[in-house]
Amino acid sequence: MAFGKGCHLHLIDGSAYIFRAYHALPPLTRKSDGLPVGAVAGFCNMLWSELQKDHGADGPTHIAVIFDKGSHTFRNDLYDLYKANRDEMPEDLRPQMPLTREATLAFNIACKELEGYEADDIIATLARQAREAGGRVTIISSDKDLMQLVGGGVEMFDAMKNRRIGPEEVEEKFGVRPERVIDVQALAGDSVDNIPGAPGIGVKTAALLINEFGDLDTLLARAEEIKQPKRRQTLIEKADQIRLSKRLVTLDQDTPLDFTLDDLELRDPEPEVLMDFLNQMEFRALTRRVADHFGAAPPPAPEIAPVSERAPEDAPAPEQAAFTPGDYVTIRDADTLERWLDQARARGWLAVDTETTSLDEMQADLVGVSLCIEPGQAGYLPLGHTAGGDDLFGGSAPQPGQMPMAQALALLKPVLEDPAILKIGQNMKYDFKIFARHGIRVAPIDDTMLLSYAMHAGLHGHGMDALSDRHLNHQPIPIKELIGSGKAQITFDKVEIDKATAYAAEDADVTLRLWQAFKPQLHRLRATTIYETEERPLVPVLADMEMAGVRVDTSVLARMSNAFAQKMAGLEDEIQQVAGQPFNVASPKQLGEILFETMGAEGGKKGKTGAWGTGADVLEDIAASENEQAARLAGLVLDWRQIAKLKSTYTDALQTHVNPETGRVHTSYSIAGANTGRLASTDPNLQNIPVRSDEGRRIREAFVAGPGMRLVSLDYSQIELRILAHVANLPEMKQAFKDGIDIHAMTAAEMFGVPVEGMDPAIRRQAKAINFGVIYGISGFGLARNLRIPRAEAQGFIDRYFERFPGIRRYMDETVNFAKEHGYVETIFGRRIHTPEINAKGPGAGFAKRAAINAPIQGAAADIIRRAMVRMPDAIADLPARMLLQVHDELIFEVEEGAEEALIGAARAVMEGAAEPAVKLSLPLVVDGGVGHSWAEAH
DNA sequence: AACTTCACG
DNA sequence: GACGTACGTGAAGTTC
Repeated sequence: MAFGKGCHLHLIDGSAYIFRAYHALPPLTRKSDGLPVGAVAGFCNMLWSELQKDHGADGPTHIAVIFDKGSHTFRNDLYDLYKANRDEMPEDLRPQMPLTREATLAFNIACKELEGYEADDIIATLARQAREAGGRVTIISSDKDLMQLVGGGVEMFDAMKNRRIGPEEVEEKFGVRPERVIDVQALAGDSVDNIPGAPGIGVKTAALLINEFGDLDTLLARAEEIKQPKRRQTLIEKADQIRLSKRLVTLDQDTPLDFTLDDLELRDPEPEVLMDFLNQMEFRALTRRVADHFGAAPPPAPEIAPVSERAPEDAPAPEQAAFTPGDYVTIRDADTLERWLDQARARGWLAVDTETTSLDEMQADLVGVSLCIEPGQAGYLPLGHTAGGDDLFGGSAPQPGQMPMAQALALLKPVLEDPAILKIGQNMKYDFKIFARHGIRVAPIDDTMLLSYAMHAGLHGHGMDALSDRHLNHQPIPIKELIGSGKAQITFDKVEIDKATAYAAEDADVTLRLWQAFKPQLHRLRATTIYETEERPLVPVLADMEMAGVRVDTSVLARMSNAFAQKMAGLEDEIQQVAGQPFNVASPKQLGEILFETMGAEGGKKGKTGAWGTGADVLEDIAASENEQAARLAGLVLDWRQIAKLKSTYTDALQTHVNPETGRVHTSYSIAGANTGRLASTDPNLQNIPVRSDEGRRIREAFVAGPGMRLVSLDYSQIELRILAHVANLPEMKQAFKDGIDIHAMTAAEMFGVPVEGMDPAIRRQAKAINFGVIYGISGFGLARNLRIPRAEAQGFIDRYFERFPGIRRYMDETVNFAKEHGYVETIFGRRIHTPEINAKGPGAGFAKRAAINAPIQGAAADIIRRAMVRMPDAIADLPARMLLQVHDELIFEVEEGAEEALIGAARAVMEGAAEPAVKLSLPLVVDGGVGHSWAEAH
């Protein structure tokens, strides 16, 4: 078919994709000979899913993958420093480049490159030709250098983010229409490609100038009219450099191609050729998928040496059988269930999953259990399915063909508690709690979510759907298909058993397959220790804490809510009066308009959505400003906001979270939520109960001990700074911690040469801000904003700090370099946190850098408290006490009156010694404690 | 569902 | 030498 109107050309930016795949994926080698093939694997997976994608009527009629060729292009002739600061290609990526060409051809897709031109130029030329022929173009890439091509039937698609990039998205990024993108790039330059641009001018300023003057030529011609003297001078003096930059960023739409659009027509792959190539690469899962697709038998796998002769890195990927929902069975009687359980006994493992009526494990009723022992062989045991229609009494009849719950649980119990049978689940804490409420303590367990977290924290989420899609290339039935969503959502017990079987059995099947894929990878990614000491054993510990819950006195909360409501009403009246009009005080949009437009407050800034920012820091500035009316309004709104927050998020909401059966609040901790190893608390979040303000702190008075009990709070003192002193080897700081000296005062003394005794509190406060700033990957800007001092002064503090504590600099540099080289950072306990954005260009790199600096410190603190929590139940087993809550560096216990000191002694010992024996810290960990009837007293 | 704001360590 | 800037979370309310 000749390319013309109605045709749709897909152009894949091959080189860019390979780099991203290389950095995003863990290193993978071919089993038989160790050839690095990770980027090739990512590339093939991408091509295959691209070809499988259902575009409807909008699919490609023509397709090509475009590569860079050689490193010398016409741009180097224009400017010899072009891309001069590019790093060498990584050692293990180099041999993969030719393989990706081979891969493209194996998929029967045109593969094009041209000496002396970049892939971008070829793409530009083809896009122009296609456009002129009346066709449409999708460029599969997220490279901003290609954005100049967007428009007139050409758009881009970011395959990683699954996001289409049209003229609006381009304008969002560059601030100008696609036609003017090159003008902005010419001015802003590009540090990654080493394009000089105009010094001191970034994208924002460039867009401003271009929008004002129309285009670059006009701007340069009329540069004298620019008001800002510095900018004007730059544009006049650097005009040549800017023109050169424009030539460098402008893509060549007339590259001499030795082929035409017609040659790029979409063709089906030749099954044998493709499978042969994939098989040679030893991509077994993908080979199998492709074979399934063509209904062909996969070629025999190449010979692989037996396990004993292989290096541990070369563990084989598990054999991947197709998903066959038809094979799932519904378990309706005791004999069938027994046969499944016998299989589990024979195997020594069993994947389990529970289906219930709610996401809240404390309220959920068990509806069914799914089991899986072999990939593809899964069963569903329905126990609590009811017929759709409710009867007069609100109950409903059970659906037929279900075993009695008690009988089924009696059969399951010995297997679920059998120490010789491993129970495998995804997010097992959930199922553990469901079974625990039926008198079954599931053990031992393995958890695919936690396996993924231990190996791949920072790379992606660890929910089952994401893992299945990533590792099995399989999309499980969405729960919404069964229970709907929104108001019409039904509970799982109302789902028809046949449908429930297809869904639930699949979940167990997916879990088992994930487990088989993950388990052998665990040790080669050096994640076994973390998984075995900090993730797996934490499941029952957290489950018990969550089930214990914490007593909350709702009458205290209700009183506070009432008082807050009155105060808010009064403030609202006053606010409307000052504003001179009624408006919604809770609307930042309306408030911003009144403050900055009606009242003319100064110093307002609009966010990316065009709304005025009205955060607390902005309002505080206005409240202290000369504009009396605005100052008064801002002050009132600050007061109102504080109370509104306390009321809606805490005093109101907490009351609704009290469980009617237990009279207590049961939070849920996510173990794999935070990348650094921290826990997160949800429904409700009990890790952000107010404490910093006096008014807020009173909410903690509502968290109380049961009758005859006390609350005990134990928290690590300055744990992150201690870890920093240890890992960055800061002798002065270590000594101060050993001597028990006030660390912030010591810092101030070191930096400003004043004695610790009689320290000015203001100076100490500044030193404290710097100490915290360091942990966050300090910057002059950030510190200046935090302390509200000029930026130069803040930078001076930082310079002096680095001078006094040279280990800090070293730590920061080494950590960032490590992240760049490996794609992850590590805590002293071996927890790996991936930093996929660390080598990205643009502002993301700054974020990634600071995150990389912070992660080993925050992560090590998280490791330490996890280790303490895992040991705690045994350490306090003989005491009438239990652990209730964790707040990052604090543990809260409930203990019988009289046993407080015994508990504090035992728990403190566990916490202070939690790093050992894995790590011997070069300074002590110190734990402070408190006791009281309420959390307010204990803290 | 995205954005803004604000509570915690 | 310029980018844009403190790290990690979850929840509530408004707006689209």
